Amino acid sequence: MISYLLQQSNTCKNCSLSSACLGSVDQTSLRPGVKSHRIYHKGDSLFVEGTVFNALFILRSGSAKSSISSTSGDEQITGFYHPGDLMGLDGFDRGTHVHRLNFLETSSVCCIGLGELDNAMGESANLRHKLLQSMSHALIEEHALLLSLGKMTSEQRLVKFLLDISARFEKRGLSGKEYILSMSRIDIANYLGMAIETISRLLTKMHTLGVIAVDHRKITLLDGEKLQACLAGESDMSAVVALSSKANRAPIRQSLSA
Amino acid sequence: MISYLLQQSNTCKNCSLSSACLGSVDQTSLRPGVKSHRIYHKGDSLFVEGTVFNALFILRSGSAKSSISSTSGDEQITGFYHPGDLMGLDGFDRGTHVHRLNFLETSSVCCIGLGELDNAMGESANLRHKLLQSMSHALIEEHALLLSLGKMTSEQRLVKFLLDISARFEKRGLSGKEYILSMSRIDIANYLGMAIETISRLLTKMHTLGVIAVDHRKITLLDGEKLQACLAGESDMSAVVALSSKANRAPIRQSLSA
DNA sequence: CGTTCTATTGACATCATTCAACGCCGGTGG
DNA sequence: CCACCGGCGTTGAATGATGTCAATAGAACG
Repeated sequence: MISYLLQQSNTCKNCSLSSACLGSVDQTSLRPGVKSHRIYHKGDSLFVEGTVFNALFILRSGSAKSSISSTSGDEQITGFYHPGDLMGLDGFDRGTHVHRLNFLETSSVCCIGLGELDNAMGESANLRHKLLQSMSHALIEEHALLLSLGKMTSEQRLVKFLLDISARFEKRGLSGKEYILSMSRIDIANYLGMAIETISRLLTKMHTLGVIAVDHRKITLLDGEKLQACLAGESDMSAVVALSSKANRAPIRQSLSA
Repeated sequence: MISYLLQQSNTCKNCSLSSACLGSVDQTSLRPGVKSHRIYHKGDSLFVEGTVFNALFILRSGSAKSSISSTSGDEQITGFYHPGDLMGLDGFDRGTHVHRLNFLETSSVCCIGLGELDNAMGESANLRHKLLQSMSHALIEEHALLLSLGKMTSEQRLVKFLLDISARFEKRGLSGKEYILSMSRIDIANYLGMAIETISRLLTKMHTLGVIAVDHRKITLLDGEKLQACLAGESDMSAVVALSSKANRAPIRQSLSA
């Protein structure tokens, strides 16, 4: 089931055409480096802790998660990947991967050999910039996520998560208002650092309040403004909804809301 | 007070000799690029959100913090910097800095112009690797910190923080067992995402338990093993200490500890 | 069709924040 | 020299959010 090594069966002709691959890295700079793509299935590992780092990967279709195992043995999910995302950047540090990468569903992956990547970087300043940019971007995202874990309530973290997913769907030209989560509640809870019961409670709460609709893994964002308000404001979703309905009445007769 | 622009008064001759600069980046690859260093004082900004990204920086002496301001206006400290650390990597993403960097005390900084860095990268594969490695390392550290924020108790977070600082001091050849914190409790609380009261309480608790000594900003690690045990184990410091004393008595006479 | 994984819901316990008061220290001005 | 003041740090009491334990039900998979 687990495939540590990449098969180099097909040249990746679809890849240089597919818009999915244009996500994080300029494809034209990479074309000589792109050599292979491969299909993985749910639960498969692309690499694990200690796997030799000899290639970068671009996710073409499907979804994946990366995780790191702490000293005490339990795992922490560090990120989710969607088509167009660059995977495997953690390997630059020590030459072996620090993270483990597992697929959440059947997925297709592009492989960029390290040697070719390096050659290309020596020649193309553009590629250098793109790669550094991509890593810098990941770093900033991390910091933002860190901020969210430290300073936000569980509700805000979950809202942020839903909106992040939404933005990533829209970036790919899909609907950001209605989408299917590719990961389980367990994964979400692990990623956000909360109990799955809390996830469940918050989802039903927001569903009840009418700001989102939840049908198993299908999420529908019904009121983007209230979701944003929950992120920006200091109070919780109930307060936002209450405030909003009051604001709707206010323009008619100020004194009523006193 | 605030100095956005770098002064290019002195060539950085000390820098190529100083061991402090050998921290994250191979100095020999950079020597042609290193042009200037400069002194900053407590509270000064090296760059702020939006500052044009035109150089990387290496901290030679002193200390600094980087922070990001959330949409709601309040700030989140994203990292602390010690001599040898590379600063400003966040600028690669958009060409302007996303973070703000402030000094915690009088500090000396090396500046590496972007243009020269790029030229050097085109020539030196070694430099390319070092830079990518440095960023990958930062990314991994972020993920580890993220893990700590999500899954650990406040006590464990604080212990991890103290041990991290300790490790960084030792890496610089200084004592990791006894050091002066360069940041206030307020900054620590902000960084770890907890209330300053909690920081204070936990420090005194651990002081009382005898695993560390706290004298204002001077920290002394008295029992590294217990600190590590607190990180690895699932219980809190009181339990670790209780367990340890029981283990010490046990070999003598089992029945006594009942 | 049953076993297992995933998800929801309730009751309870607990850790951490919040609010509040106070002491310490360094600076500043009378 | 002393009094005042603001920033930092400590400590106590009360509130609240989130995790834990437990029971149940639905979905997925063979």
